[in-house]
Amino acid sequence: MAGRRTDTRQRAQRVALRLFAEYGYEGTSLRMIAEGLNITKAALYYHYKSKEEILAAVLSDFSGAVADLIEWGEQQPSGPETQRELLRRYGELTVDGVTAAARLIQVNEPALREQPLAAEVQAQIIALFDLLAGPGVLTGADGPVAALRVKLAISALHLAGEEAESGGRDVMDAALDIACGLLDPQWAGSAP
Amino acid sequence: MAGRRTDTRQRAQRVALRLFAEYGYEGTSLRMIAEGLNITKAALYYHYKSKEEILAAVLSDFSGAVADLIEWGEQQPSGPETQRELLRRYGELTVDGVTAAARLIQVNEPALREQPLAAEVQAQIIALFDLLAGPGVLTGADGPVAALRVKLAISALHLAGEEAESGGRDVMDAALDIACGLLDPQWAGSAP
DNA sequence: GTCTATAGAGCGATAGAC
DNA sequence: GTCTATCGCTCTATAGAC
Repeated sequence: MAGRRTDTRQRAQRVALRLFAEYGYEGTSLRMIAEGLNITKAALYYHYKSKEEILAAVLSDFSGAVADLIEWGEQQPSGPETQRELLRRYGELTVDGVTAAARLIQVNEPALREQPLAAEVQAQIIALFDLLAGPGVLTGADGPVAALRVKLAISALHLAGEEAESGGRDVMDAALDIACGLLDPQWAGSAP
Repeated sequence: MAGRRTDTRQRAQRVALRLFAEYGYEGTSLRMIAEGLNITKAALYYHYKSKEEILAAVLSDFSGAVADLIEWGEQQPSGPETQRELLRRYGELTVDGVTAAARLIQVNEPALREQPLAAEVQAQIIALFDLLAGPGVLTGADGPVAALRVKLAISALHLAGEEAESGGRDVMDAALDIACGLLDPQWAGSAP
């Protein structure tokens, strides 16, 4: 890909991400994506061989970002500080515009069910969960409840990320506190 | 509607709800709904004048259930017990199969953006939020953060509801504890 | 209340010119 | 790298028989 003359692919991914997030995968047509790029939909087929490949490329971007995050996390000593920093960086991701991909995945959007790449992405999410709450959260004895806590922690960052895009960034800080609290084993769920 | 000979409408709503939840509104065709009822899609047009009207009917079911819940809540003394019972009953709703509609709404599914009924449903969700966390949560000074907490509390019940459908009902109890904790002003978000 | 048949539009995708 | 034109398909929705 080095030495390419145009940035159409890159722009297409940005446009597609935004549209997929707003209208869903099935609700987004190639015409809509093409119009956002001021080209025709036929031209899109020079860059991608199918609509599904566009989705795959978008997912791949997200996958890469999370993979980097996990790699960083694995090299840190495990502890509350690393946990918090992992969540903070993940939150930054969602603010930076990867929110949409994250939303696509977290909501378990139907389009992803048949997507080969989805398995890889899901594996990475699980790896992130393991990093956040110890290996085997999703399969352990109190797995369902532990998993619920991690999912909620991630949800907090996603919801705050959407909010933060239209103003107040301090919601993100509050969300980070809530997320850490949800993963804190000392706080069992009921009030002190 | 009293005295109707068949229950096709009722069955159609059940089938549509399940399909909308699994494949999304745009990803669900009338053919799919019709096949689930063992009739042809043309026959659906005897009961509904458009696909959107099917969605409206499904939303209306959900809306009615939440309206009943709110009416009950408003007649109770406000306090932690009522709050908890509100959340518990809402959780029961999502287990009973209204999950899908709830998911549709909470995820802000694109199909709902242009749906007239969506405004009404959204207003009811806001009313529920007010009941849960005091009037004006969504517009107050620390509105964004308070709103985030309520959204997460609801999310906990939705996520647990999906889990509970395939076995372990005690996840629901744990989710209820977490939801109450999230709405507890004493617990500010950070660990003790 | 359900059927067959079909209209009319939009979709994803391809062919081939420039 | 982008275009016009078009194919084949599925979709929502309607008309009219039973």
